[in-house]
Amino acid sequence: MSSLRADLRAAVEAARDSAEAEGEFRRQDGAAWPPISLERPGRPEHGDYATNAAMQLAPVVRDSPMRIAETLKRHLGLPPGIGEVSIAPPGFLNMRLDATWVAGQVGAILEAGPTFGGVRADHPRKINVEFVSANPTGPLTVGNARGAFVGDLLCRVLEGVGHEVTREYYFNDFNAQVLNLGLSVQARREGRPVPEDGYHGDYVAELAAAVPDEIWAEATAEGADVGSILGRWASEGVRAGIEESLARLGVNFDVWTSEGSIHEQGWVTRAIDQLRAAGHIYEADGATWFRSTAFGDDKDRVVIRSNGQPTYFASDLGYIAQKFSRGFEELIYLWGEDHHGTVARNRAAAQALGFDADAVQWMLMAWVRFVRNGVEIGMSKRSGEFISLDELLAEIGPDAARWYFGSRATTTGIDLDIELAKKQSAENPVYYVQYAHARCSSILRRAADDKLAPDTGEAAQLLVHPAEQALVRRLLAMPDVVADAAERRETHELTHYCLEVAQLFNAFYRDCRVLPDEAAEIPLSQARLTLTAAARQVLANALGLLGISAPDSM
RNA sequence: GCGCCGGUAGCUCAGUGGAUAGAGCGUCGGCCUCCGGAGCCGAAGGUCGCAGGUUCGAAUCCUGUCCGGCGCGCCA
Repeated sequence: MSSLRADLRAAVEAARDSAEAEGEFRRQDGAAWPPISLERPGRPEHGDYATNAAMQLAPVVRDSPMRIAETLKRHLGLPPGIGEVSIAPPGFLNMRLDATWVAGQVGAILEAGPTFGGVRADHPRKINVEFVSANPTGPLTVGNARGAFVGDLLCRVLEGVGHEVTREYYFNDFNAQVLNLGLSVQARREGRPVPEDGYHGDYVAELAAAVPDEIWAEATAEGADVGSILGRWASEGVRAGIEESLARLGVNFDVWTSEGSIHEQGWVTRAIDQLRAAGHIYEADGATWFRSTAFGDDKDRVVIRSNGQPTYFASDLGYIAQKFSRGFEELIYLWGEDHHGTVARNRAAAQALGFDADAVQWMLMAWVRFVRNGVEIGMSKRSGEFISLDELLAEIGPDAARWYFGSRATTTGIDLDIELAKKQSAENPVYYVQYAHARCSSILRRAADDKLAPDTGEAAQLLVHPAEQALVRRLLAMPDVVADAAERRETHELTHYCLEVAQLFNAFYRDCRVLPDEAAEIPLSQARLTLTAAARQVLANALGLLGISAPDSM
């Protein structure tokens, strides 16, 4: 499926080149052409698409925007679908779709079916997206919810434009936190108070009660490392619980990678050896350092502590190499913004290890502050004071939760009043969109009862009503919305698009009677049924990308 | 102190340097002879934190400043 906007951009570029070839545009020496941008004007009288190319070109060809616009218009070979091009001061080129062409596209949407809205990426890539990656020392909190939803949504959108995506969860299975978890379980089991820096949540008591006899015997044997043994057992149980929670959200990871496995498979030592051979490693103060400042970091980083233990960052080194070895062309890390301080050293590592740093992207998600009745709720697994993801879901449901987190830019901090969220979940716009979808389904059901079916043929030409036209035009924009989301790695525009389509459908429903009152209305009715089916398809596809259900009745 | 991210309607948030700054929720006022009223129509509500600058044009870019979040470990 091609994108109309991409075709228009190409047409404007061609007009520019044609004008230059005929000597009407004379570029300043060595000046590059500015990129052509196409936008959707805010006002209907400005058409369906507009470009500011003439203004952008003005300093390059040294002419007035209005004259440049005239020249561009003269050279413009329009793709099918554009009915009219006009010029507006100070030099906008406004393009309007041809109504007949628009009406005819409804059939094309239906024929594309579930694939409508996807655009084939210019270069499909094998992409690894790592997200959530919360350490398995306690259940997922609502704080982890954003990462889970946003990460999964990003994956769906990348898949939607043809990339091959692997969802990956990275977890820690042998550090001090896991040890503390083990000691906390032990304390609970023995009826002693949990250590000060241990884990105090109720789930620890549940774990303690569930320790199998053979594990307990092994852990408490003479000379055994109680904390490690219990910690490993407990963290695997917690990890499995996390996997179940995520599955309930519809977030399913393809690969679970433990930090321990990266070490066991030798990735860390090999990476450090490679860096040493390249001269990026030195010893100081008894520790082993990576000269990350040579690659733009603000200080060098320890990889092996003076006590011989590798740092967490050492694992990062090995993990990057491990990921690339698996054939990924692009790595995306979706991290909480509290990790932004570690981005520079990781980028340095990727470069120093010989990888294309541009092939690795670190996305930082702003924090979610949780508030109950105006008081902030801490999200500390250690103190046991947190709201679990499962609790949130039980209150507001996965569709509303996905919509809530999916409709915000990742850089925007969110203040979520948990009580307000519960109250407002009933008013969540997601239901408005789902309702529109159900309404489409209902109309199509009734039509089928009357032996009426959509007609993608000539009848579609009857769709000339403003409400019909506005709806089709918006439906046709879905490939552009999806392509933008994939390219910018920001997916929240999808929810706005869903709302717009639902609103336009409701306006169409209000103004245009779909089912016929008498036989003479049947051709128009069939055309409107086709539009209804197309709207339903687009809503289903967009909701599908969001991971939200599209009910036929509610 | 230094760095990163924010500050837009009562609230929660959109807004790739463009044309008269938007949506949802909330508030107020209307609409059920009619395909789903979880709907529709209308209204009120804004010094885009503040001050300079760049530009034909700034919520958007630059500088400064105030406020908030986060980060600056041989923690993860």
